[in-house]
Amino acid sequence: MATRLSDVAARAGVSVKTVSNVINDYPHITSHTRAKVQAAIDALDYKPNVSARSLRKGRSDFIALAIPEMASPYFAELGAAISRAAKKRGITVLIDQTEGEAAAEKFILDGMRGQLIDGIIFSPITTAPARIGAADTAKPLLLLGERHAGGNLDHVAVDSVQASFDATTHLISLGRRRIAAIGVGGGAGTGSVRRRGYRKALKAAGIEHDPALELAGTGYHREDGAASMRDLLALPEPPDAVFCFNDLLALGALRTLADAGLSVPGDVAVVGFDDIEDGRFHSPSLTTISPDKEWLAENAVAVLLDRISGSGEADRRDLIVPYTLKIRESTSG
Amino acid sequence: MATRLSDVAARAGVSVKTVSNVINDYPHITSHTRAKVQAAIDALDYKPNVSARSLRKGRSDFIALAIPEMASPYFAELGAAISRAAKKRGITVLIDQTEGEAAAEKFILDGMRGQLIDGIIFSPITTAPARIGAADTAKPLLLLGERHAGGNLDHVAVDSVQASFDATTHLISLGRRRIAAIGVGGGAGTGSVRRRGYRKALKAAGIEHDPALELAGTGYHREDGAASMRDLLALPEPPDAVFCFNDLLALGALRTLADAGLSVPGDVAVVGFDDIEDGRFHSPSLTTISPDKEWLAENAVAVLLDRISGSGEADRRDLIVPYTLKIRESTSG
DNA sequence: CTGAAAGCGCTTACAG
DNA sequence: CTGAAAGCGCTTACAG
Repeated sequence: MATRLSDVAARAGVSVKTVSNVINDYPHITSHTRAKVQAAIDALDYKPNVSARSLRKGRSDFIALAIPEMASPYFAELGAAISRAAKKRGITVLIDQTEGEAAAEKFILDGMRGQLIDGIIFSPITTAPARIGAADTAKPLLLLGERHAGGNLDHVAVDSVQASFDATTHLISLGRRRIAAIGVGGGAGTGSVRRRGYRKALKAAGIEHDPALELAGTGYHREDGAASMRDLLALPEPPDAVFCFNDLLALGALRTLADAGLSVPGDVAVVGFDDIEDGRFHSPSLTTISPDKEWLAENAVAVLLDRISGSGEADRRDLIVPYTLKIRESTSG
Repeated sequence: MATRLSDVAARAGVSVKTVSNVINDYPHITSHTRAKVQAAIDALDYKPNVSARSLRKGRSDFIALAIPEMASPYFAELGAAISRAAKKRGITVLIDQTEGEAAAEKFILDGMRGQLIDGIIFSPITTAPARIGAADTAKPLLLLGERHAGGNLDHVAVDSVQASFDATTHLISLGRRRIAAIGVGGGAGTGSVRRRGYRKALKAAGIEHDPALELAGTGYHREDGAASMRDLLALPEPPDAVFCFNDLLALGALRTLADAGLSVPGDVAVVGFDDIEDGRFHSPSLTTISPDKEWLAENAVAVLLDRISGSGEADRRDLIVPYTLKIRESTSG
């Protein structure tokens, strides 16, 4: 039998209300009483029952982070940052892997596990934007990733169009003209939004975009990047630069280029997106769009908690994550 | 106001007990009753209150996974596997990052967050083995990583001595004689246990171990491996092979070797430990000890759940994770 | 097979 | 500043 609040009260010789007050740091308690209660808590090694508290208060101080896969470095790094940001505020993060499955994402959108969690930070990949916008969860839901169509949900994301424009423009500034894009088929709008920035940059430079240089691939992993790069090299006129829509794709592309005996950036310059640690240590190190993940984490958590406590603004928040283009060896070897 | 069990009962025209029976799949319910109740659940979009259930049953179907850092690829991959294994059994995993902080690890050992979680899978790194063995948590605790001294806790780990012996022996079989080790100062016994296997292999081959070739470093990340490799190359007589105690160290070492213009494995052969995806795509791809992470995850979850339900054996379980040595380009280019 | 009632351990009006 | 009591939403003996 675990120690209960009433045991502590009995031992300290006060009412349960007083013990509860001490635990929850309510004011107007004499330091003498506080010390007495604290001594009883220590002596009995009392730990509050979270379920009971949560049942009574209707708040658990748990939030969920729903991401496609935690083994993907970008999401792992993001999860670590969000978990840290939440912990600072006394909140525990529960990580849910959707694995991009529609059913798992629907589960999130349906409000997840009943009353246990206070809110959700959700990075969708499969569900159509329209359906996300229509989600009517009992608990606050904050969206990560490309901007969704309509809906009234809080949202935190990089300006992907602008970032992709910058990445492509960097390649153009290097004198490259046959610039490929890998990942145009990416989920949750990522592929199409980043392609928009890519095409915009080409157009601004007076380069016509060549559909043969836009590869969709089947996913956003290293193997997809490697395969797409192989396709590109098989072209009658291969590219002299590649903008990969995430770092994993870029790392896979680099592997294919190494296998083919091509030099980077000499023969082909490569840019990624995400700035995962892997790319910083790779040789050649990877030029990439680096979103400020700490900023993202801090703000996503803050906005969600505002919403949970009801102290947030009534209208939906739309936060743009700052980013920088990190120029490394893969474009300036 | 959320829908309650009693609302469903009222609508279905049955008692709450019956609804509860349906939800919990108890037998002896006519299919007619079941259908009626299910219709009411659907109509009201009822979701059980997890806190209330957990308070009453003393079980939450939540377990915690406490790891040093989720952004580290090995732990990210492990976390993904454990999360999947638990989900199959209807259990949700809550990930806790200790960041190797003693206070955070103490929090785990003290039983964590009261009654909310049913058990803990813990990968310690800072806390001394003796103190871990002495842990007396209210909830079942299963240990990951090097075997701890004494104690009565369930434990799942690779036989690191044997695996390190194999890795080193592989290097010797390649004709290498000046074989360095990076990571001998690793936490939670990892460094010393793997060094034991490394030295054993040298000895078995009649090679005297050279303390100058055993590097401690300050951590197990890429930058530590890169720094250690620089130290090694500065030696009057640099090594012709390196066994790194994890893949991140090896990836860092490869970066330093590339910078130095040395060929791998021509000049220096490199072996890692963990088999993270990064190493498989790196060029050269990384030879490494590959623990079966799926096996580890399945068994860790199964043993912990046995312990939670009390159906496990009384005495402590000590499971050895199968592994293979994956020979890749960094030793056979 | 089903119903009425107690109780899991908290927090919070309501009194004093 | 503190006490006695109700109630959060479930599950589970206990009866029938």
